[in-house]
Amino acid sequence: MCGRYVLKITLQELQQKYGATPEGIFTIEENYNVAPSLHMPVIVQQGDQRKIDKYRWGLIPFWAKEINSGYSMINARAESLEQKKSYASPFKSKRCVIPANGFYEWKKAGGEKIPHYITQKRSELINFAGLYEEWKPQKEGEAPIKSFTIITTDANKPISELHDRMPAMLLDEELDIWLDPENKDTDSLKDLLRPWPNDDISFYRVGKEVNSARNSGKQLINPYRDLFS
DNA sequence: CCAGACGTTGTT
DNA sequence: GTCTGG
DNA sequence: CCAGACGTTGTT
DNA sequence: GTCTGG
Repeated sequence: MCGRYVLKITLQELQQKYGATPEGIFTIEENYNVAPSLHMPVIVQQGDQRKIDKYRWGLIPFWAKEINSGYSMINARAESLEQKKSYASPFKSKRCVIPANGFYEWKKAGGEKIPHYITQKRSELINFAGLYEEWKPQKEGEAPIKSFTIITTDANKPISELHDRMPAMLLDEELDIWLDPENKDTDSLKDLLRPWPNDDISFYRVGKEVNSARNSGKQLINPYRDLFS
């Protein structure tokens, strides 16, 4: 699954990589411990234009009464997108890509949870497949909130050592197909949400400082060092 | 028909 | 809003 | 995802 | 145990 990730990139680099223009004025700060509820950069397509915007991590269904409705919609299972009421409609027309440099998974060992940092080998920047939604507060005059969720799929071979799920990730050449809001070919869209190739994943253990979302510095991705080795 | 849920993961 | 359960 | 709080009244 | 905050 995917509940924390890393983003260390400038807005300029994002524009260049995705050929996207920012919606409004905002800045991007590098964060080595991105946690749910933060507003993070996403790539969406409007018409034939790619846009960069910041949405909130944790999808809020458009019909929700309250922003904290008790749901935990930070991930969406690829296998059941069309069956789940909260995801069926965004899957049809509100697909997005969440840029990340890597992500964390916790491996259960006995009673312990051991954090690991995972990256792709070939690409410095990962394209998480996601869905977004726009939620309008009931109170008049309050700004709508756009939010997103990261799609998960079966873990590939290396990641299955840590966990049985992993985020769905896209090739650069698949982005046009995924982002096109006019694309209604859900069968081929689902085909994009496969486990990532085994030979393009690497990971290593990191220190427990990442456990607290209050920490966000670059030392969090330093390899774990046993004090007694 | 109306009421109530609408999510994932992990653990039991 | 839309689907499921009663 | 994990960490941390989880409560009220009255007094300083 | 469960919810909120980061």
